[in-house]
Amino acid sequence: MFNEDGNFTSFTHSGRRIFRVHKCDVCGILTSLCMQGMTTQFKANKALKVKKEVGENAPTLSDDELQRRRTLKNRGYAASCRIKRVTQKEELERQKQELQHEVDKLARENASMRLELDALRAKYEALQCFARTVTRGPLSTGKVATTSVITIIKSTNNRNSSPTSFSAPS
Amino acid sequence: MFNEDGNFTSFTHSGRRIFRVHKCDVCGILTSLCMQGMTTQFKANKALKVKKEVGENAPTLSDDELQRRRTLKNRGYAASCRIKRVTQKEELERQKQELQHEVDKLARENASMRLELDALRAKYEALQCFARTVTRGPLSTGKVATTSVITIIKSTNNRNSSPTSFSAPS
DNA sequence: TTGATTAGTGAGCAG
DNA sequence: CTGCTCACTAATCAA
Repeated sequence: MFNEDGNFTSFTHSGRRIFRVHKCDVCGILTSLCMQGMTTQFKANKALKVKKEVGENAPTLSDDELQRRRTLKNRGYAASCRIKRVTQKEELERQKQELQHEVDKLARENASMRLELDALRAKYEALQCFARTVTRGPLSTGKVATTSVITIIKSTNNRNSSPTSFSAPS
Repeated sequence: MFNEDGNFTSFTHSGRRIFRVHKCDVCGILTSLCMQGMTTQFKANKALKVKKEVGENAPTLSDDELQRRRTLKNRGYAASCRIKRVTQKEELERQKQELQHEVDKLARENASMRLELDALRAKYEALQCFARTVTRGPLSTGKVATTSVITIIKSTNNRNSSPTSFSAPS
């Protein structure tokens, strides 16, 4: 279908309009109105061709022609503007989803680390308990050696010292 | 400034148009075109008034009047549509930022937990080392008691068993 | 029929 | 002057 300007074609697919092709009055070439989707190469070519034809043609154009040209360009600008809008919206949604995935991943990591931490804490406390019984029980030979080992442990563990630090048995 | 319809006013602030007020031909009341911002109460009132006046007035309206009414309504719909668009965009940006904050928070938690885990691991290994020396060294009285304590430790720690399980000394 | 959405249009701003 | 964006309109979709 062509409109009153006779240079626009609408393509439809299963009842929905997909895109439009424009046969430009200025440069004569067919272009999709989606200038956002053009390659930079194509944009440059088009600009070049416009400049050339302006140089060849009569320098004076009627006011009607100028107005028509402006209108046609505006039509393209409006289309670009709309495409930009939806593109930006899609980009926002993409970024949002990406962040959501990152949140999920971090949350999973977090949960598994918390489990690991709890397990290790339990393991540590049990071992601590065991160590206490062992050092309290026999206390026969190496009392001096025992205390020295405890000192080494404390230096490895400056931060986050638990309140239940086991002291050397009396 | 009034347009050709004579019932629109544009307010500007530092050169930018902020909003418009509409004196409705149908119901006669002034309304902001921003229907999204209206309270439900206000919307209902307006709808009511329209219905009432339609009932009071002559039932036949000229085609021009009908067309005009449709045009005015369309103007409002278009405004709502634009407002909805920017509102949705702002909402997307808000959600994006919220997710970003969540990512940051989780990442911080993650990092601190990783530190804690490493510290605890070191602490555990040192204690394990100590326990080994103690159990290997004296081994005088309670050999049976020692093994039984080790069994208890293992049952506390079913999952995530480290390869360096210390066995009872021979 | 009503409300929402789209493409095209002119006004007007910004660079 | 060019490109972009806004408000508006008619056409059309959808419920």
